[in-house]
Amino acid sequence: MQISAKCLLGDCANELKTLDDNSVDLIFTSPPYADQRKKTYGGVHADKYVEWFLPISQELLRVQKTTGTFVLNIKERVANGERHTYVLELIIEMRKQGWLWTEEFIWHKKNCYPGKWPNRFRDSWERLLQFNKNKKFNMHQETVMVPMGDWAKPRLKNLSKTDRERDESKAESGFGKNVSNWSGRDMAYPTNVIHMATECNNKNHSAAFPVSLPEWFIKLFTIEHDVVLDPFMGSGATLKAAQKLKRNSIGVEIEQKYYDMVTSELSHEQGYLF
Amino acid sequence: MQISAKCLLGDCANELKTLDDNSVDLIFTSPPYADQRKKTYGGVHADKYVEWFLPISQELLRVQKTTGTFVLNIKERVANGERHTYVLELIIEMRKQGWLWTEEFIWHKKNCYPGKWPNRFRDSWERLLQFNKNKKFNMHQETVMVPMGDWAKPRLKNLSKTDRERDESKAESGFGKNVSNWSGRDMAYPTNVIHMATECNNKNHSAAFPVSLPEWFIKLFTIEHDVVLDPFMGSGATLKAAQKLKRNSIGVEIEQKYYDMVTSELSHEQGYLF
DNA sequence: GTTCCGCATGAATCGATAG
DNA sequence: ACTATCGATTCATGCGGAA
Repeated sequence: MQISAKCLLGDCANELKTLDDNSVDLIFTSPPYADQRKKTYGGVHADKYVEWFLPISQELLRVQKTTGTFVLNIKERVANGERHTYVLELIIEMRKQGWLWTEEFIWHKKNCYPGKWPNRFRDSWERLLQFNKNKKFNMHQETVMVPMGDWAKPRLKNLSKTDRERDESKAESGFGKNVSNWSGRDMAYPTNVIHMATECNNKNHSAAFPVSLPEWFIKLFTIEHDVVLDPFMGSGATLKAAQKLKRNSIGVEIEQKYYDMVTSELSHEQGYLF
Repeated sequence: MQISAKCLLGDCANELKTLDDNSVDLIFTSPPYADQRKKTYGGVHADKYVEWFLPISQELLRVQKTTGTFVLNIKERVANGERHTYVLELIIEMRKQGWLWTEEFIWHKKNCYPGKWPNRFRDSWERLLQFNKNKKFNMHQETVMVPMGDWAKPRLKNLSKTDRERDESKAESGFGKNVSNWSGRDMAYPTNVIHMATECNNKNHSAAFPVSLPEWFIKLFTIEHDVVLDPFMGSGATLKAAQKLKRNSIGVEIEQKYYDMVTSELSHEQGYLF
């Protein structure tokens, strides 16, 4: 069966309305952070952030299946020497919409932004908020198991590319072939802290997060041919991960530049573009 | 000069009233977790947690110096399949009291509790919420510096000419670098993610956190002879860390058992007990 | 091929200065 | 007084070219 990757150009507050009720298995997105990225996106003021996001999360609630999951990558900025509270308020307001706040994962960024300030250290983590519509949802924990030694190692070094490939093949072979050989000794379930470096080397298209981040959640919360949605597509990391893992995907992007870039990149791949 | 360690037996909501205004440099504590079940040890119902804590944080605001810091170690429980929102609400309410929410550190517990659930992974992190009374507060960043990563050695061995002068970033991030500033340096400032294992060598008592955790914050936010307060003393990790680092300390504990244990342990040390 | 090494880059934040 | 702009600060990564 063919896998499709559909890109929509426009404001997701409008574009999401064209999607059917209960049609999406996983929403993975990283909305523009308040007042950050002003040059690329509109830049939403921190004090207006919740107000701006709630109509969007309302639509997301509608399009997501009851067995589905919504993973929101977000981090509050500092304003007047304090962490702003809009993310906390957003969680509270989304629960009033009907979302269940199932879990908060931590993305630990080992290569975080440098800098020195008199009153704080560098910020090396972001929130990955997991929301669901129902206490029962699809979760495939075996797909993201990690080699035992990996998390047991005292040194939490990010794996190089070759290391990562080795680990992935190890994991895949473990479940493709003879599960009894592994018997839970060499592999362990991960925790809710995810260690990943940001990819900051790409000149044309710098993504907010590495492809391996959506990949992890797509493996965890969907199976092949499921539908993955990213309402703030950006450079398309979520769609690329979905396509690689044979999931159907939908992305919404407001900037023509990013839309063109992602559609041309994906068209070189196997998928259909609409 | 002698260092004192003072223990108070009783409910901190009352005992804190005996302390002077603006007398404490650092408050480090881990209050009892909320519990769904009634009448277990110190159990406070999750839905009543904020209401229960606010009078205490009000007193803490009074006793803390304006240059001081309050570090609150806390993590919300899971209730009905969801993360409860009392910690989020607590932050919002404490700001209304006058606290500034300066930062949220993550304590990554490397050897977290084992276990497996159908809908979530092991919880391996806790919040360390930093509150202040003022935008200006004491912070001694040099005391907690960490070794630079392995990348530094090859990287800084020979510097190119762009390394020797300020090199403006192209991406309009406003970030320029002068790599030569780093040469001859083997220590870097840490981030806001703290990796520490929990102590599992509990003899009589299981501590909520390892001694090295308060130690880190005591070094960071106080100097010798400053005053450290833990209103939920428990097994006394904060006081032990303070004494080791030659800070005066005050602990409040409601349970006779813990009070006796800590006072007898500390009496073997250098400090005076009142 | 393999290892080594140079180098651009990134959801940042503060204090001072200017409008 | 309040907001906008600007300069200063400083890690870790993966790519690509060199050894």
